Amino acid sequence: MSKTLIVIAGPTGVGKTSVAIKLAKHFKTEIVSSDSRQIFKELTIGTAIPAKEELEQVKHHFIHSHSIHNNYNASRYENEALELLEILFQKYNTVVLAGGSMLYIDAICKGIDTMPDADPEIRAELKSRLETEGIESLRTQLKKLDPEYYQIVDLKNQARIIHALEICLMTGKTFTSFRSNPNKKRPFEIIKIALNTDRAELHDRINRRVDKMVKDGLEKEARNVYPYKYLTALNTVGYREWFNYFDGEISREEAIELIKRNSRRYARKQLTWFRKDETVNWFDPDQVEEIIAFVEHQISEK
RNA sequence: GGUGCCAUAGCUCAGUUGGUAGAGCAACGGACUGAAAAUCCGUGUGUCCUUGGUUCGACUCCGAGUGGCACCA
Repeated sequence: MSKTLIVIAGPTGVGKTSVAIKLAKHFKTEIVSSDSRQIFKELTIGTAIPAKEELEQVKHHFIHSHSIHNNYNASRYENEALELLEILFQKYNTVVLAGGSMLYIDAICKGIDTMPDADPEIRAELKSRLETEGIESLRTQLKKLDPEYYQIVDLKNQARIIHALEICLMTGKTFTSFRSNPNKKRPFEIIKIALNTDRAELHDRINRRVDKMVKDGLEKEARNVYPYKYLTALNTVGYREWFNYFDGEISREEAIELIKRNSRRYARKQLTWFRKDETVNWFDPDQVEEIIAFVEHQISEK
């Protein structure tokens, strides 16, 4: 019998956790998280990790498994999660992958190219050059080091330019030479489910969830990691707004409003990404029975 | 009950000496392979309250109505 990975994707706050748990219980299996922030043990309230009771019902992986103090990225996740899936599939015919980090889901389902991790020193140097010399200087260097990528890169997107440059500088090769646009074959079938509900309802859920986070002590949680605010892992909705408040730049009320707004925008961005994926099957978060029936039908056809 | 002021985008408000309108915020669409809850790009979405009148033409001027606010009773 072939192995099947059931992916539960969708915008933040739509209700992925609950659906994933019901599916995992139905298929008597475990859940692998594909959430790039729930992975950090220092973050609990602001990342809306599953509740204690939920975690007790079904075994979860990649929740609180890493630290914000160690750099993490989609490639590491690809390697670690695939390794884990290999083990889980020895035990189960289906495994549930649940989470909203678009690139992490793609890393599992399609794979991303192999290239070295960015050297923190080189990145820091490029960033400071961006400050002092401006983006044009970085563009000019990229044009010289990798003219092919220069043609296609978004020249206004500093993150992309910096990343391409750091790979060029570290390896002495072009960034393009690492880009093969892989569609890696996986030793399991993939069924992708994405959850969505009407926009007003989604916004309402997000707003209410943020209010609950604040009530549950999000401010204190943010205060605890405030000393490390420069870490990439903390450049995150629900934390950086508090840091701005702690720095005296905005009021507490503004911080909370901004967390809501930025969460809404993040949800929209996720929807844009998932919409583009033609392999996605859309459901309402209430349609658990339908999802189970759909998945079973898909499995039986394979 | 009387008088005055107001009514324009989802919200707060500009504006048009009469030629069907624009800011901020919110919202919406898109890009994306080691920062991805990141990073970047794009888009006004409108019965200018309703209804008569004047006018070649009314969102703008005039009358009436409706709703809101203020003051006087």
